[in-house]
Amino acid sequence: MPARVTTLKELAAQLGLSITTVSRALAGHEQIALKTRQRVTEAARQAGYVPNTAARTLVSGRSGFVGMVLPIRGPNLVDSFLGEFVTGLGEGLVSHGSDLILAAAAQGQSELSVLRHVVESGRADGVVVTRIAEVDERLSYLRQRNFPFVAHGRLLDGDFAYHWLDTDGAYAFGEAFDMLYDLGHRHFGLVTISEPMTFRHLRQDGLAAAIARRGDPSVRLDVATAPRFDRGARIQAINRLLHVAERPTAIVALFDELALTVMEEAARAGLAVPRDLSVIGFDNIAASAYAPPGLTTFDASIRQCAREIGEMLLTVIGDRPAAPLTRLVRPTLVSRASHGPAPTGQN
Amino acid sequence: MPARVTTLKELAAQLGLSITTVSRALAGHEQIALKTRQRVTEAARQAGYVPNTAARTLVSGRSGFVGMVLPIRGPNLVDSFLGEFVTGLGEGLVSHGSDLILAAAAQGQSELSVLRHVVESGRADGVVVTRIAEVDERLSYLRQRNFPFVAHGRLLDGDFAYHWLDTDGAYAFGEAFDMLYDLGHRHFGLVTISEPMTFRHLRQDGLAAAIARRGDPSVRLDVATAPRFDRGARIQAINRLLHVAERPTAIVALFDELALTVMEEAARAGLAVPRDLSVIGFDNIAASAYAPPGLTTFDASIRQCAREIGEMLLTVIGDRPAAPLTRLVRPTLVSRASHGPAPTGQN
DNA sequence: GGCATGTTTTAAAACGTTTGCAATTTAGCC
DNA sequence: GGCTAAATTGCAAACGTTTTAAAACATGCC
Repeated sequence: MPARVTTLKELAAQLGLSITTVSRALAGHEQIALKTRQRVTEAARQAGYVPNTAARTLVSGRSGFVGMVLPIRGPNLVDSFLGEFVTGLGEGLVSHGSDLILAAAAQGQSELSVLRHVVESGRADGVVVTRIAEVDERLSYLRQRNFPFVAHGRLLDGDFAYHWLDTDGAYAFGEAFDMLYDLGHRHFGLVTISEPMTFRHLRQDGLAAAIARRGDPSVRLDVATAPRFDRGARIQAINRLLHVAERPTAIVALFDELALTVMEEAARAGLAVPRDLSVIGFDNIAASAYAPPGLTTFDASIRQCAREIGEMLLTVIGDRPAAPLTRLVRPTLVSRASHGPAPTGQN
Repeated sequence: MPARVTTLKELAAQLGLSITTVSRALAGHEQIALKTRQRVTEAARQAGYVPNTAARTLVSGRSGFVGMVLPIRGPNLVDSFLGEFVTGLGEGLVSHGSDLILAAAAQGQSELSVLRHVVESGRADGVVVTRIAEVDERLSYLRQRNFPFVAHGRLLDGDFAYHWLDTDGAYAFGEAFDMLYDLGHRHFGLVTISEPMTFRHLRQDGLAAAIARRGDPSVRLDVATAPRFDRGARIQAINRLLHVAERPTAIVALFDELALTVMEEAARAGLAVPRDLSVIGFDNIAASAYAPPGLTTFDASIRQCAREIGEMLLTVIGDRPAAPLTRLVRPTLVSRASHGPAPTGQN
């Protein structure tokens, strides 16, 4: 069995002091004589004393943990920036000495029930919720419990206030449109998903708004919708966009995975990117840099965002701010080689 | 503040029973009358009772958590399969109701000190250690503490027994050699790293062993070593391999990131892959499928391995097996288009 | 030396759970 | 009905910490 860990009682006995005094001395309370504090601190250092988390949590009601439910998708599919996200979150939490709890859902178990368990077992002082759905029962639950959380993403209707950080997808898609419009494109395609996630609306609305702002009636937008995780259906939807008499000259994809598929299908159809077709994605996943000719996309700096989310959550846990903390982060354009001037002539 | 959570005391009061009885009933002890057990279970369900983790940990000495120190690298660099790894780990743990704790190291804090803290604060019942270094103080520490852990990777010298799971890099690199040899290659390059990680030796030794097995004195191997995270130095090292009078016809890279750089540099040097140069990597990161012409590599099925590591660790925590649990996983070849017959003629 | 005042230390309760042991209730039997 | 044995339930301690309230000690002053 593991070597015994030093406890406050042992330390106190060794020093000939009471547990109370040792506890206070380590906490740096002024009321303990300076000499005693130093003596205790030194002894604790030497004994390698580390306070027991469970005991501390029990009495203080604070665990020092932040929870998150692991997004488990298909058997072979993993959220492409989960690694970046947890890294950033960890970085954001460590400054205040908090750690991250990752809870997975068992087969057939709902993400909500895992969340409930994390919250109600007192494992965490707050949670992070990602990938916000149009109707998101996790948020309703957390609100009803009045439990501290920060969402990565937003609900569409502002029917209740909460703390969130989101990437400004609307802005990015507007930018994409403006850039492509200025390059002469008038016929656009949008590849989106059928899953009820809020970000698809935010991005699509951003695109629509940019089109409206321009006020050019000759602009046309075709939308293809595919289920998110069905590669076959995705390819079909994309080809429905590509193989029509009047094909868009520029396709904006909801995120990079879709954009990469668009480029693959374009290549298969004998279309050269960007000569015949411009493609723009969103997320800047690692593969986008390598997929020829290099996907133009938007970087959402997930790691940095996750770090901020961690810091926000610690503020929420500590201060319980009345007004919602919100933060909209502008993604930055990563201009590679998949976009260019609209083709002229016979198209 | 958060809505109050139901406690055992409340439940007991509500049922007119003692805390002891309620606790036992929920634990399913036979000594409690069946009727009582059912009554208690139903009441608990209705009240949404979830036992407090801290209290349970305190008395039982088991936290139900497994710890891991977040590998934080450069400011922009994240372990490329961290997401897969934690997902797999979560899947492996959830079957026994354990969760994962991810602890980050603060700026300038050593990974070892974070590990110590995780262990000594009683946060976790066991830990996972990844990326084993040639001299790894984390393993020495854990052994000395006799704390349950499973390593992803191996030490080179078997000076002490411990539980590990490793990908059989030696096997993969032997396979790569055999395949390339059979395609006519005789002059090989190996791109490796200068960081003292054990896996570089295991893989390189696997390659050397395969060469020795073949017993062909005409086989030649050039080795280029680069620091892992310095892109400039990496490129230089690779070019030292490419720009010599007698250039290797096949390059094996320690892992995909290096292989992708090799392909980029080859392209820049006007070499066609695989016509002029065959390249083989290891890891099968996402970008490898997209980088033209498609990198031939080995898939280590990280997620599955991590799941097994999670299961192993739970066994270790529960049973404290005397004999070390070890598992060597064969990576599978992912044959894409970056390797081919050795060029003939003027080379 | 006694008293007020300020400084330093400690006893004890509390957090929510599990568990060894004892107490109570019930059932079985003569 | 009383006794024993079995079944069922409860008391109280323990886990390691923080914190309230109070005790002990030192100091300064008359």
